[in-house]
Amino acid sequence: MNYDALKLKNQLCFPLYAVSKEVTRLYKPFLDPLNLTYTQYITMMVLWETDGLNVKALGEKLLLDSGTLTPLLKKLEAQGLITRNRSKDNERNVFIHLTDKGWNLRDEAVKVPEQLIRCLNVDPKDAETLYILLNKLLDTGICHTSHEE
Amino acid sequence: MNYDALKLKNQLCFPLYAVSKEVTRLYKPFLDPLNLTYTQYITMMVLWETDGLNVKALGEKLLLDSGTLTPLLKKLEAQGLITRNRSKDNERNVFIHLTDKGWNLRDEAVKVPEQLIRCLNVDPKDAETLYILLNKLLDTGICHTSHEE
DNA sequence: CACTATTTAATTGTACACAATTAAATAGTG
DNA sequence: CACTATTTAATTGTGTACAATTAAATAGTG
Repeated sequence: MNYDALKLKNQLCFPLYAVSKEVTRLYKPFLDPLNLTYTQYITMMVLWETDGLNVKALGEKLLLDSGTLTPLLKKLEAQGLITRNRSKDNERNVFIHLTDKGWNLRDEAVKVPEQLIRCLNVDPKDAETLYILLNKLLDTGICHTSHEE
Repeated sequence: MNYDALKLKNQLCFPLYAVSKEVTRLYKPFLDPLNLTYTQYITMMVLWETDGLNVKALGEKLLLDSGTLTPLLKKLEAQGLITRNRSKDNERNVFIHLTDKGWNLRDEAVKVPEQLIRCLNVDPKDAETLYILLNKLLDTGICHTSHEE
């Protein structure tokens, strides 16, 4: 039998997985001074853009579920960056709001993307192509249900 | 101040992170019958290609360290797919060898890549471009030390 | 209105992922 | 050879990820 399909070099998914991990690691020295992990950082990014989301809406934007978000949000709350309040209108919803400290952190965080780009040795044209292809995959390429026929 | 650099939509790294996670999730239904997680699967792939590596060499191919690999390899050993033997030549090295059961699993695993491609709705040309760009990043784009100047 | 179905967040359990440390073995050096 | 430095795997501790379940609240329906 021909096992070439199983060679690591022939996989698309392995470099995807590996690059993603390595890039996340690259963020660490820039995020450590902000006391944020990468996942906490992108969570704050969503809130800086749209404050006052509930856990479900946050999860839809980040593609994370409550099993990941609940403990993460508790840590951000413990740091005094956000508040978590169960809605009185509908007690199923927990709404997340930035505190003053959370808003202020934005001025530090705004430097991070450029710091990272400088660290990531990538041709701008390649970055643009990657951006387009990855978002195309996110929008239409990843079917959650095709195996359940 | 202009905070556009902090918008999730303007990030390259977020879709990278999100696509990687989603694709790993896509593998699950195809790997469950083999009793493998995604990380265990790519570890077996390396061994099917090059049996008898030590933990360090495995880690270099997979970009994983012993903190991840040691418990993972113990699970593969517990399943009877591999053996872990400390070398007598140099007792620092632990060499990993496939068992018969480990080799036999290859015939099941060989179906997985095609199953996944069918599930992943991606234009072959796009896949090719992604493959090239991601490997280019892996080879030259990710500097571990540039922030320590 | 009673009852079922759905929604939402939290919890539980398993499995990475990685930094930092540890411990043992080996290599290198004067 | 003695001693230090390096190498290798394992361990420890923290933080995701996610499937599956739970529990409470709310929506939908006859």
